[in-house]
Amino acid sequence: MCPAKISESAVRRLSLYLRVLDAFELAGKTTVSSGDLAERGGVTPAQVRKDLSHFGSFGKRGLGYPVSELRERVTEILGLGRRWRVGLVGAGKLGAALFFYDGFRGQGFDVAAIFDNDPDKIGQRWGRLVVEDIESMDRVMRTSQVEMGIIVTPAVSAQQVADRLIASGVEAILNFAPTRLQVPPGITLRNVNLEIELESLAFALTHENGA
Amino acid sequence: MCPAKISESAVRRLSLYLRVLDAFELAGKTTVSSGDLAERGGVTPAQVRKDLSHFGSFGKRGLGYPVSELRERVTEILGLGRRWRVGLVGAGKLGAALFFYDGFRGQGFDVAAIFDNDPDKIGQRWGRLVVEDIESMDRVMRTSQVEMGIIVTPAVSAQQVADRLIASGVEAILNFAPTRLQVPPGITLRNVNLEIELESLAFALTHENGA
DNA sequence: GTTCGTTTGTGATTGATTTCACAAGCAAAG
DNA sequence: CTTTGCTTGTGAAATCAATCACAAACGAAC
Ligand SMILES: NC(=O)c1ccc[n+]([C@@H]2O[C@H](COP(=O)([O-])OP(=O)(O)OC[C@H]3O[C@@H](n4cnc5c(N)ncnc54)[C@H](O)[C@@H]3O)[C@@H](O)[C@H]2O)c1
Ligand SMILES: NC(=O)c1ccc[n+]([C@@H]2O[C@H](COP(=O)([O-])OP(=O)(O)OC[C@H]3O[C@@H](n4cnc5c(N)ncnc54)[C@H](O)[C@@H]3O)[C@@H](O)[C@H]2O)c1
Repeated sequence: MCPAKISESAVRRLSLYLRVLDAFELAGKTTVSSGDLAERGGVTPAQVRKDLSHFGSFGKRGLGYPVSELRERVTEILGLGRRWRVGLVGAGKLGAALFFYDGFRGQGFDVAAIFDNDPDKIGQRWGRLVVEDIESMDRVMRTSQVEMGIIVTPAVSAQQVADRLIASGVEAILNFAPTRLQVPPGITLRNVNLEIELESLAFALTHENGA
Repeated sequence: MCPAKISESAVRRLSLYLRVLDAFELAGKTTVSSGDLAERGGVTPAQVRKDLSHFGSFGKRGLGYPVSELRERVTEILGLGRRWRVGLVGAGKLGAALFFYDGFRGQGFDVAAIFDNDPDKIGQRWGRLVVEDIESMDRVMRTSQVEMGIIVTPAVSAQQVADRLIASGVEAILNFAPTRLQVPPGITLRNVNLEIELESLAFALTHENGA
């Protein structure tokens, strides 16, 4: 009923369902079937039902799921019933794009601190924040109660940045540097590697048989 | 021996091995074992051998794989033995970060055109390129022979941008907009959804039992 | 040339995830 | 109150991916 062992891909699908539910709620629908969710989410109805059933029985047979209530439940399941404080390390091009992106705030994620090690960057005012010296991370992290870290430094610095984040109490890291980070057990790490995405497209184009 | 059906995750691991091979070659090693590759890639030796065996026998028993030759072979397999021309749609914050990032060029990907629909953006000079009107995509795409598209427009425009890209002959799309795109069979689509990444971190932090 | 230590390549096995298929449940209509 | 038409929730089955385990192959040593 509750959480035994949920696969990473099942969690990602929940995020997807949440977005579809938002759209349905906005459109004024009060109930959705697993078929509706599946169609808009690009999965099968059975998959939707199985994913949701891991966390409880939210639907009514013959009717479907109540949109508003299911949205609340999935929000809760994903841990989005609160706001999360994020620390951004690397005040470069990608760091700026992420910081000035509004979408995250809407989902409950607030960038609460920015760090860099370049004297030219340190002290710059970014919106309501000031770029901090990475040397003062420990102090800043504790006062701003940051819980997640995003790494957007060059690959060579990424491991030491990760170590610092962990030392400052961060337990979840999103890494954009194209390098494999080593983290102790208990720390959650996700990598976004755009080079791998492009290479996977190159592979697909190279090996397409039909089409 | 050659390609039957390679799983998406196996392809992504090949990209990983390639990076590890680069490092080994730089370090002057001439041969590597599956164990070496596995350690540096964060997978098991058996996985490495299985992944590679889908495409042929590149190693010598008792010895390992010749670094330089394996690197060439994997490069070839991934379709990276040539350069790829990429079209970027959306000259915004993320588009700029991607365009001015050097890493892609090093892997064989060249941004050959940038498009936007904002009159203020159209005509801007970005490096050696000029931001083009999306209305002239068809013409520009053909003259610059673009093969892949990257979508970094707001979500509401993403589907129509995808349709245009496909109409212009693009068969592979990397989409950063947080929306599920519909593409016909034969078109390869990869999504990068940073909100899902953050939400998956939130889920992990919320449901961590031990630690 | 035989032995020895090592490492590949791969069929068999285990494990995880997805799909199937259907009983159980609900609302609405008669 | 019973029938009808849908849709859920979920074990069982099927599919897909990862791991194991070992024979075959190779170089080096002697
Ligand atoms: N820009 C992109 O589109 C893009 C695409 C794919 C991957 N990436 C990866 O994302 C990362 C950042 O890319 P970018 O384009 O923003 O680079 P960038 O050079 O613009 O920014 C990097 C920033 O990190 C800072 N930095 C360096 N070492 C540091 C340290 N030890 N501690 C704190 N800050 C440090 C630098 O001062 C700089 O401000 C890189 O690893 C890159 O490979 C970027
Ligand atoms: N910036 C980020 O860090 C970030 C993070 C996650 C996701 N995203 C997603 O990436 C996309 C781009 O984000 P951004 O921050 O660069 O936004 P942005 O507003 O800075 O840039 C979007 C650009 O797209 C252009 N555009 C709009 N409609 C268009 C159309 N029909 N054809 C061509 N161009 C069009 C706009 O003129 C603008 O220049 C969005 O979908 C966003 O949700 C961005």
